[in-house]
Amino acid sequence: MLDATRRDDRTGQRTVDRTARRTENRYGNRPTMKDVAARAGVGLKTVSRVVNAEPGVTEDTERRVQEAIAALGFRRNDSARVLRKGRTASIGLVLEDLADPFYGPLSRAVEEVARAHGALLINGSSAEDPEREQELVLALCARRVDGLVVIPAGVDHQYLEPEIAAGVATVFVDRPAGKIDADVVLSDNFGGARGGVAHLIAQGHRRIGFIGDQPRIHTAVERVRGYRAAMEDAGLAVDDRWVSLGATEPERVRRAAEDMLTGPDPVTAIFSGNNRVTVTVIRVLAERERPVALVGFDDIELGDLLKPGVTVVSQDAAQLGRTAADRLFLQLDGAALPPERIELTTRLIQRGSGEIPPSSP
Amino acid sequence: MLDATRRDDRTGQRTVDRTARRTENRYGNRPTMKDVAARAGVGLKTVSRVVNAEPGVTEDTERRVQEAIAALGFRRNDSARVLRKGRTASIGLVLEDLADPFYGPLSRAVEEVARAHGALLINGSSAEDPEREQELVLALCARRVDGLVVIPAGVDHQYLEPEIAAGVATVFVDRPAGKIDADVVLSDNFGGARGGVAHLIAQGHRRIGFIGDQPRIHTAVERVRGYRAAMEDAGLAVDDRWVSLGATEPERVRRAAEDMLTGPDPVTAIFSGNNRVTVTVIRVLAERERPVALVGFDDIELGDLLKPGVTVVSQDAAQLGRTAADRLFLQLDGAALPPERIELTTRLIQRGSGEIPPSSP
DNA sequence: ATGAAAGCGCTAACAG
DNA sequence: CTGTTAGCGCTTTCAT
Repeated sequence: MLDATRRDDRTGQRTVDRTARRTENRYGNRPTMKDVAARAGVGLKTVSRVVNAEPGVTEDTERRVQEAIAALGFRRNDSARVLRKGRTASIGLVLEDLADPFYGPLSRAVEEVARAHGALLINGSSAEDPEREQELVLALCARRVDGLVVIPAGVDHQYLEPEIAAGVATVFVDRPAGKIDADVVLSDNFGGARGGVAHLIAQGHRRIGFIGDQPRIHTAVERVRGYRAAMEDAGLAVDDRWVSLGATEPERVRRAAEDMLTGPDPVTAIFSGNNRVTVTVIRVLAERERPVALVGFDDIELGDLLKPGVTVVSQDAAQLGRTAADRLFLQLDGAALPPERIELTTRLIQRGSGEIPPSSP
Repeated sequence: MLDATRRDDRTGQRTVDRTARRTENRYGNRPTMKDVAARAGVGLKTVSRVVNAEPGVTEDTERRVQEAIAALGFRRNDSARVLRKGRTASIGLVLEDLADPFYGPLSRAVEEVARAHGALLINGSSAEDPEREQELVLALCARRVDGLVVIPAGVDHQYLEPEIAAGVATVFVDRPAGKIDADVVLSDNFGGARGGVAHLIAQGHRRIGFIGDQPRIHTAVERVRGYRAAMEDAGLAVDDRWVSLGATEPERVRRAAEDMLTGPDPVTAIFSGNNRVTVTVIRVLAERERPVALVGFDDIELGDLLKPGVTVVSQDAAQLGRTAADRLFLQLDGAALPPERIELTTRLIQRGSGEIPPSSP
């Protein structure tokens, strides 16, 4: 790498212009503070003072140093700085998949908080794989991020204990951590689902289906629990064929929906457990003649423009991220807070699909 | 920070259990290779060998070192490693806004390529602010990322010249760089827009509006150019009132759409310049009685389920990211490639809204 | 106001 | 197979 540049340096020995001469080192031949100091005719520490805007440098010296910096194209090496200072001014965010419209806004919100605290955000996708989650988290710890926001894929986070003990601030979001005591910021998944299902019951539905994510995911479990609670509150029995938990792949969701919509005692309404599921269920229902009611967990874009509009239990992804990040920096700012569980409320948004009355089979 | 832990260390002097004793240092008191070496009764370099899975260590020694590592909760400090090795095994991605559904998949695609190369991805949002873009890029350079994928917000990237000369691999995506010669991966914005507008013309439309992003954004300019080319190809004049470039805020887009839909010579079709614009235009059209045709640049989720379905010129965000990242690692793997411009084709997807015939005013 | 020396934790280069 | 030494580029400490 960079051979071309090096060759230039060697051939045209006096090309002090674009590729100013300098000692050979790694990083593709970058000037260091030492180089700047030599060029400006000052001590190393003086350069450091200028670069970090520390006091105690005459205007004249400062100017000479700045000139040398510009001429050489110097840029401070933060790796060295971090090694000395012990703080990286960066935090990590491990989530499931940045391509999911739920996580984009969450990540952006965390980034904004980090930015306000002068920190950079490094985020990684676990792809819902516990091993990959751990791998990512530990890689971030090796880079000595100051703090960590984690949307857990796995259920056991004991591997984080030494890191937390060593001072890595940690907050879990969206799902609680497993086997470890730590801050966690959640939506009220149970209450939200319960309310959504109760809404369907209030419309007169008695046979209601639930299609959700895999049962090893906390939110899926909480939401199905909310569904069962609402049914029980209303004195309604739940047929096993009405409940389906599993991967959110369109094929599986489609099959699950079609199964509960046919045969004896078909459901007249469906509660879908997250945005991915909702999208597929909408497609299935659009193909059918008899109207079926639908309430989905998570809002979806353009949900208001479909016919009928999609009634949803909405959670605020950005607020989730913001709250977690705020909490993280509270920890980083030295507050010795006992681990806390923060729960954000959800909101039922009626748009039509959830207000469809039951139709006789 | 970490006072609690420290106090534990000092009080219970022999708590060799969870918080094993060790020398005081920064990073919230983390053990170093030296500590591990001392505990295992071996030399520092042997620990390094074990940690990096280098050959030349007996099974027995390795076991002892591993035990010490586990007992102390040692984790290699990558800052020090980077300082020594000169490579950070990380790349940076600067984009506009991670919360935009266009950039999520792009970022995820870059991440996957990085991961395949053993690198971590750090991404930052410029919020379409040139200053913030530069700030972010330079922060990433200070952290010595090996490479940079940039979706430019600004139009002048000369500030990157010293960095690139110093060996930071760089690829621009979605928009070309300004005043600097570098790799760039683009969609065929001109051709895509031209094709989309030609499609509307083929349906019989003669008065077609264009609503796009701000004219300082390259893609916006290219797409409006494509629009004008298609109109000219068909020998159609373009009324100034039919073309609107500006912020993608719903309010502005709504006003623009309503303006060109009313008054004398109202448009019978609209070409919307990106996903944000499309969403708002859909809302405006949904409120109107007379059907108006619509083709949008960028695909949008659930666009097929709306009535009518939304006809779009689709570009593949993930493919854009993948191509750019591949190119970046090609550079990093030492290929001395001359800067190239790679253009990806777009695809017209007919779903109904673009096939609406013109209606008489 | 300025600088020299020490050292952060690690790896490269060389001994043994 | 194993250990010792030097030094990556910076900040800290302490002289001057």
